Amino acid sequence: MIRLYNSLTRTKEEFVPLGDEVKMYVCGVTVYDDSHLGHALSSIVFDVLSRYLEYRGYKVRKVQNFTDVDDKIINRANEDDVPWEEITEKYITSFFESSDGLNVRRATVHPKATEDMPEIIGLIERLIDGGSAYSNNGSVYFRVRNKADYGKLSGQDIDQMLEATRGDMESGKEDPADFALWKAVKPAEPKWDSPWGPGRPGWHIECSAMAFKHLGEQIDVHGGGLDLIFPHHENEIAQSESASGAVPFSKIWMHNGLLRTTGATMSKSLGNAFNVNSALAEFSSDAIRLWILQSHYRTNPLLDKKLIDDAERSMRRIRLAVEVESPELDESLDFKDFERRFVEAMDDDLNTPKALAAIFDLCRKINAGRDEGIDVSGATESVRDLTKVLGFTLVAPPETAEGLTDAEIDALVEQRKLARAEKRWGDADAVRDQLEAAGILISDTGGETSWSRG
RNA sequence: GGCGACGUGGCCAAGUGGUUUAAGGCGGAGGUCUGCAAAACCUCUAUUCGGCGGUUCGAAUCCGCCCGUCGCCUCCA
Repeated sequence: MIRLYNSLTRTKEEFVPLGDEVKMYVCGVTVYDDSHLGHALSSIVFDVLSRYLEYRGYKVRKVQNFTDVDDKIINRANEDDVPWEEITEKYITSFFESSDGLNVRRATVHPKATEDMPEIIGLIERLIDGGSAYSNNGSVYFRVRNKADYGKLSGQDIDQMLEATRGDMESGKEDPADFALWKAVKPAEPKWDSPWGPGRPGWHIECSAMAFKHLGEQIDVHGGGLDLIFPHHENEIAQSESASGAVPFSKIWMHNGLLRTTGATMSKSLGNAFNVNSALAEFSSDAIRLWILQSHYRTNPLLDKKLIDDAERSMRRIRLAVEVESPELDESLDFKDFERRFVEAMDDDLNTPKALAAIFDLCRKINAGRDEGIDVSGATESVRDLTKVLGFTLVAPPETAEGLTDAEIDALVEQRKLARAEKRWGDADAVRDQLEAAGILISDTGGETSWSRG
């Protein structure tokens, strides 16, 4: 039985999908810049969720949107002095590059707000017809006070929130708490025709419209970062439930924690590694995923290069254990217990740190089993299966070339071999030092000498 | 002011009433291997869970107070 923490009820609940296919919506990114590791965290968490659900036999239909019309995009386009479509196209490409690099599987559908404009407008019309929204001067607003349980996700009270509200109240609203569904066009901004005149959708409505279109009016899981709870998800709930009458809009609301840094010094030293593509140039996707999955998804993982480095070393343990070869014998390593532990941990609100502990323990058993000469092939296969659920590739990170060609290295290794054979240790060590200086590691195992870059 | 999260070994991080005198990873120490190393593997590495009280036969786990860190309150994964 899979149990997941529902932000809406603030408890772990048994996961029971509405239909044969799990309907999952994950808030994607606003495409005005490269993805950073915070986006990676969210992508990875929900990638693991979908992988695990499939591992447990569910069919999953996952939708992750692109917000491709938004103030930040318009600002960016103005700054760079290019059409806004160029910005969104560029960063959608960048997003997929990052996701692919992190071994995050593509969602079933990646809709864009601009491509679902008829659905967005249709949904707004429904809300107006139902009395939940009103138009004024070419804009449309959602009537928050019309929804009795508004604030149920964030636990906020409208009036208390308004007290703390900063900034000016947009003119045209009946109530300061109301939010825009449709924004009347302003000069030099993208616009679409609508029954209320040219304009563009507000931020929240697109997700409701796209979820309705691509999944249906009631879904199983809605995910995103903790920072989206208010106002974004609160408003999505208000719109969706007011329009469809289907309550709750999503059975389970899942929110991943946000990255934490150790302070100003830290983020400075991180430099551009905060950007996913830069991080991928420095670390393997496996290391980045392990660094993230070693914390529970609802906590706030510490962003620290050292920790990703540690994860890189940890991954090696798994990678090497999986490569252990063994004879096929009657006596084989029993790995079922470890798989059971893995499943138990994952069933409990995706407890990946605990699931990983089972995998690491199994790896140790594999190594010990190899030394004892028992058959570990089933166990290594099991590690492959389980790590796949977590999205690990188990591919060694690309080794950095350091100027020397393979032939040159081979020649030096040969020199050293000769020196060693003649017990000229000083000469042999000198060659080894030379190679190490060039980033080549030498290893004498079982009478054989091998080398590797990095 | 409101809503909420968190404080576990040198670092990261599970565990939320007894099977835990606290998983797992990194680091460290010892060992195997080696000419010596490196790498790899094996073993060990918190009688203790921010502080002080309380509830209980029993608490890291529940309650109260205190100290500290952090997120959100209409830009945000």
